[in-house]
Amino acid sequence: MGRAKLELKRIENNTNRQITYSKRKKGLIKKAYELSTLCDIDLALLMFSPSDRLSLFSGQSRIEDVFARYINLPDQEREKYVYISHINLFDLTLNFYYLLRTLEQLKTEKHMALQINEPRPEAIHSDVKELEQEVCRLQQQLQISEEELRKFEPDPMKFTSMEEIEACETHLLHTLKRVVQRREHLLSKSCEATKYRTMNGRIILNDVAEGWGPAAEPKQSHIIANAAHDYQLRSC
Amino acid sequence: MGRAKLELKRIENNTNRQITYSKRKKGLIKKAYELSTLCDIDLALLMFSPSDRLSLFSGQSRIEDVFARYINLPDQEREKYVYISHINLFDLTLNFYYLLRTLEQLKTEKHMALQINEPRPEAIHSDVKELEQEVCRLQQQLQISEEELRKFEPDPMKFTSMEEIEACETHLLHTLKRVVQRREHLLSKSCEATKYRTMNGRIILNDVAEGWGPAAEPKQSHIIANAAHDYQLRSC
DNA sequence: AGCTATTGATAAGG
DNA sequence: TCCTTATCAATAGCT
Repeated sequence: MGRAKLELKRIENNTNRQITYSKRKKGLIKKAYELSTLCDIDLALLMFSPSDRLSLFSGQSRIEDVFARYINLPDQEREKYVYISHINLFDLTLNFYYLLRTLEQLKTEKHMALQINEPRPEAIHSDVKELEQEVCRLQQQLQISEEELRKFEPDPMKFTSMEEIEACETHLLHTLKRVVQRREHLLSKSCEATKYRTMNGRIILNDVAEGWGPAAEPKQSHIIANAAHDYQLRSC
Repeated sequence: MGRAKLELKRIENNTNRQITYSKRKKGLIKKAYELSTLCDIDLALLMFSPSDRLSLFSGQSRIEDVFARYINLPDQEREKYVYISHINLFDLTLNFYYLLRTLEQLKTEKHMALQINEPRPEAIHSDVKELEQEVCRLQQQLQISEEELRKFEPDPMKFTSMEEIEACETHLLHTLKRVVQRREHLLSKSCEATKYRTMNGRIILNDVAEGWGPAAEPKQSHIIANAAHDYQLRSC
């Protein structure tokens, strides 16, 4: 939306990123509010701005309750639905090791193949060529991959559908179960922090955002979002 | 949006509510993903469907913590790491899986070649032909899978000599090792960063509890990480 | 699940 | 920051 299509990557210009954040944060909160209202669901949304300020929205239930609900899910249930973004440090590290081992192995095999070929130069000449071809191809593939890895293409998210990405995510998730444990550990910590705050009896409310949405809702909608102001004025 | 304006209240019809939930949930997750990616922010989104199923999205995560630690570094240094830590986790992961598959396949080819070569030197000639055919076939398969997996990638490089290939292999290994080290570095930093944030978070939360209004928003250092990966989302 | 008519969101520019 | 507007995106109602 907008005058021009925006590339799906980090906006490098600080000002533009901040502006986009403000706008989209407002839009996202609005959408979240609408979804929670229309469909009568528990919803929690947390955002940390580029300048490290927190914005959060929760519909129907308080955000603490949504978290609690999440935390109280059986572990298996949670694992089933939760996809986390930070799994990939582990993921990538493990895979890099795997890749390195594989490469070393192939190197060894290549040398073995060449040694075998030496004693019988003529008969195996074509075979050598064959093996060399293989090696060439292998190296070519590796080179290509290296290019990809080094390149850090400005347009890495060329995927056109969420489904594609989700499928890959699923694949990743199945591969690394350790990470899930780590994640849960971190999440439980997060929950503790939330509880702590709640116990202080102070819900953090932005005076502007407080009036966001139906103020008379039996269940509360808490928003901390500076940008919600103008939207509210225009739409309500 | 849509044929008609929808009233902002709970949709009473169960079917419509479920449909709307599915559609809007997808849209909301997409928006959340875009926001976290474009603005390089940490973001979490939790939803419980009308049928109590959980959907969760989190963009940028632990990696943000890592990034936060680099905020104190000189800008140039920081940019370097930032660039590495976001955007491309997904890209890297995808490529790794592809690469792994390719490697396994080539490894198998090589073993086949060796087994064929060792037993009967005299029969090698015909075997080699078979092998070459097999290799061609596999190569085609590789290219096909490559196309499927990496539609977004540039054309492969071509080699003309073994020396080039050897150099590339060395280079590749070097690069990979370097990346692994980087990953590990980030990983360890991430752990530290998590601890750091936990402490910092408590202090900040206290401050918030004491205060009121926008100025009391928790100030945390979160930045992003990759989208790709992080573009984690889960739909039920 | 698809398909449009509509409304909504928003990137640029002031 | 706030407003306007040209454009692109999301989606409500149907099939």
